[in-house]
Amino acid sequence: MVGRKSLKGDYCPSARSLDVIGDWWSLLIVRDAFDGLTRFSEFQKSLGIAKNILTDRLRTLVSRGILEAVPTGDSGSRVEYRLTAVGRDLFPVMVALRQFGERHLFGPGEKHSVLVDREKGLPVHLDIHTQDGRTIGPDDTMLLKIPEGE
Amino acid sequence: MVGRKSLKGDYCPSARSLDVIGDWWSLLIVRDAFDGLTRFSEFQKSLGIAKNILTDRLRTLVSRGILEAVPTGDSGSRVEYRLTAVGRDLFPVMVALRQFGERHLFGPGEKHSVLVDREKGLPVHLDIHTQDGRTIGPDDTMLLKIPEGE
DNA sequence: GCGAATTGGTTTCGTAATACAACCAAATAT
DNA sequence: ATATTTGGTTGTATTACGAAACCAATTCGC
Repeated sequence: MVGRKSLKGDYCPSARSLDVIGDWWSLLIVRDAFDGLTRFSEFQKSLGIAKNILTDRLRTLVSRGILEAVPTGDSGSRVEYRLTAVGRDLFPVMVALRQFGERHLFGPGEKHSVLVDREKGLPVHLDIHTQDGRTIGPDDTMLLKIPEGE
Repeated sequence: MVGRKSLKGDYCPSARSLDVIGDWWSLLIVRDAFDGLTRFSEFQKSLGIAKNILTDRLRTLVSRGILEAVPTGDSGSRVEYRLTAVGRDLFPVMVALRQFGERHLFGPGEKHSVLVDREKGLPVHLDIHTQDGRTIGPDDTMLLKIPEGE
């Protein structure tokens, strides 16, 4: 292996995103971060991830600007891992994954957690629409590629 | 290694989704499928993926119900890989990834492809909102967990 | 203040996942 | 009929990952 292929130079924004958060653990860590976890041990306990791998992923996510390592108050030597503004912009990705899972990956009677509006307690919705408000699906869209020679 | 951890039993829908499409190549294949690619060689050329890995991923995606292998007309022995209805439900995930990439992973002057409304040619939007139409962000939501003992 | 436990890792080692290249049979093109 | 493309399979090498042991610094219990 010459190393996992990098998509940094791809013209497709989805590909670049996958380059940043497309590995097995990163998005799960981000999910837990959205869920309020901040400490090394919390992530480790929640995910059951090997500690060396967690160390690596946290560092990578920090270096990519998704998380930041904030020195924690008591003595300053321990850190809390918090989502940056950039990291919080992954929210739609998390919601989209959740929505897909809810629809297709649970049995009829099977329970799952639900993301709700904090104010009213009602489930949150996601949709894709045009600028004039029409909700659209994959068949209603097309990809405008960047001309090759540029 | 005892094998990569499975999230099938996780109560969190996002985790289950990652279990299905969370590996390095699967979502890229799905992206290409949304982009209209159907043949083994097309995926292979587009992604630069090793052929044995592609074989494995296509099979897995078919077994998971994301793609279907449709015998192609000419002789029936070759197949085309097409998104199923379930696979097409990954559209919001792709759009969310795209949106994140566009915002954070491109330099100021750097060009990227754009997903547009086929009818009007205008960029599509994604947002997350409550049932009564208010657009909300991560801080406005909470996770309703399933009670442990059930 | 002292010992014990917790936190946040690092190191070592074995295994699984992945890449790369060579090969191949069937289908298709010329 | 021959050449090329398609859609793989089968090695082999390398890398990523998981498990467990270990460790220094902090925090907790008393």
